[in-house]
Amino acid sequence: MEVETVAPANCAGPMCSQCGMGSFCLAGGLPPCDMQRLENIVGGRRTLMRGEYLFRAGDAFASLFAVRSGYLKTLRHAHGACQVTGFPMDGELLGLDAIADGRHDCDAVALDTCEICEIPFDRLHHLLADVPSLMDQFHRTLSREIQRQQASLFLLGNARAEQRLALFLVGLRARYAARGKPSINIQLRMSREEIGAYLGLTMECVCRLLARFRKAGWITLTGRRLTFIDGASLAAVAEGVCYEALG
Amino acid sequence: MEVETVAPANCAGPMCSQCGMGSFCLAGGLPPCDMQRLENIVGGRRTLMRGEYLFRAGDAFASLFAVRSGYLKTLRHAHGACQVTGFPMDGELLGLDAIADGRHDCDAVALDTCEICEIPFDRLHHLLADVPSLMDQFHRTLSREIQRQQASLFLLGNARAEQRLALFLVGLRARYAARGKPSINIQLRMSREEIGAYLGLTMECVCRLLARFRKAGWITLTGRRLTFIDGASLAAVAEGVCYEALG
DNA sequence: CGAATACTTGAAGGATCTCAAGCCGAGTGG
DNA sequence: CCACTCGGCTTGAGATCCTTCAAGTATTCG
Repeated sequence: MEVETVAPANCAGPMCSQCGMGSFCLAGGLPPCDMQRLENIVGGRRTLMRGEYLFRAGDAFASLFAVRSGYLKTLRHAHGACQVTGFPMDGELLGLDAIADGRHDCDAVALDTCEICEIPFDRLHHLLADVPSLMDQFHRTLSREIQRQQASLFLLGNARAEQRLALFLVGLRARYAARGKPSINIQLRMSREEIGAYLGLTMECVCRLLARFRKAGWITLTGRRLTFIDGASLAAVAEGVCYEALG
Repeated sequence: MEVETVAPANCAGPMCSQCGMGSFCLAGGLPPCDMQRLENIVGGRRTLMRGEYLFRAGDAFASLFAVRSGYLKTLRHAHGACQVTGFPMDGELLGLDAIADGRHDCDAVALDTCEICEIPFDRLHHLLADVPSLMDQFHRTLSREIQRQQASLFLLGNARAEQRLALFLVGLRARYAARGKPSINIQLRMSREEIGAYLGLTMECVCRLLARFRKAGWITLTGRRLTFIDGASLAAVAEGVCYEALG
């Protein structure tokens, strides 16, 4: 296990500039000249197979990781339980929580085959002082991560189970759409149990609610193949309108 | 309302260097020369009275704010509900979530008289590129904020009510202790309702649990005067040991 | 002192969890 | 090709935790 395949090589030229992740990743909004400088420091590309760890809580922190393709989950363990903190996908940056004290404090696991760009933090760090546009983008990324987690806090603190699940589905769809992927029909990469661990619910509860959404005719779901039928009703539940109110 | 008292003036000399918040605030770990440069850009000091807003969700973002003294709460509204996301105190930085899109997305309200240092972000931003030690500290601060919220995510997603409250109390005590304040005996600044809104519980539930902790002889609490008697038992519950197991 | 607000406690109900059993689909070996 | 197995998924029934609603007490503030 823990195979570490470095991609065809660090073929400096066609990387960030051709990645297409632009607006999501660190490269977002950079003028070409700055983009070039970022490309120069990006380390090897790594391929992870389903189930492999990108890093584990406690590992020394040396690099940030950008997801180029594929799907992962991040987990936090404590007191015998485990909280899924996110399902990173294309263009998202992992490891931001490790900057503070030089150790990762969550696990990152591939849910599927992933291509990951490694960004050595010491190099990035030097570059930030030189490239204002990159520093801006880096700060926006950190700030956005804080926002994202505040939204999750709200979800776990205030929403009932059906609202949590609706928010999850609506959010997932939005993330696919924002990347220009087909978003009506989605292949879920995570198990019901992982969804539950993300939403603070049991697997059984997730199942029952999915069944409910299915019976209401809002989605179809066979195995992990999800199709959105009535996005409006789902969005209404996500906004807090009670299920019964929609018939 | 919204009185904005600028302190005696921006008496450049004795600010960050004499603040005592050093290790918590942005000034933490800076060599004296860099500290001086930070001091130069820190804007006025502002005094907030209990109930006043430092900023509200939707306000344009121009400055970060450092708490010099006093206690606040930060709130996030959505879908008719409200989630307390934190209770900032001395040395903590507010507004980090607003960097991404130039607007605050939570409210910050004083729970008590507060002294706040305003740090204009554009100035800070320029300084970061010049002062590596400051940039480091800034990134650590952002990263730590992410960590803090991940801990809250865990709490809301996995802990039972009694564990949540125990974690809250233990954490509060630790924050006082870390600042060298007396931590056995604490004057709470927040209502039971606010504690509930932070922990994802109702006020009634918080009351009942506090009564339980009191009856178990772990704390005393009259009004908002809290005293820790048996920190070990409380810590055990915070770690997930069930209440009954402790007698 | 009176009013308003914060807090406390009880009882009943509901949402979610736990435990348990059965189902389905994918992969395997005969 | 079929039977088998295994993990993931589904559904049911009962228990539990927490909420809701309600009443009452303490505290603060004018």
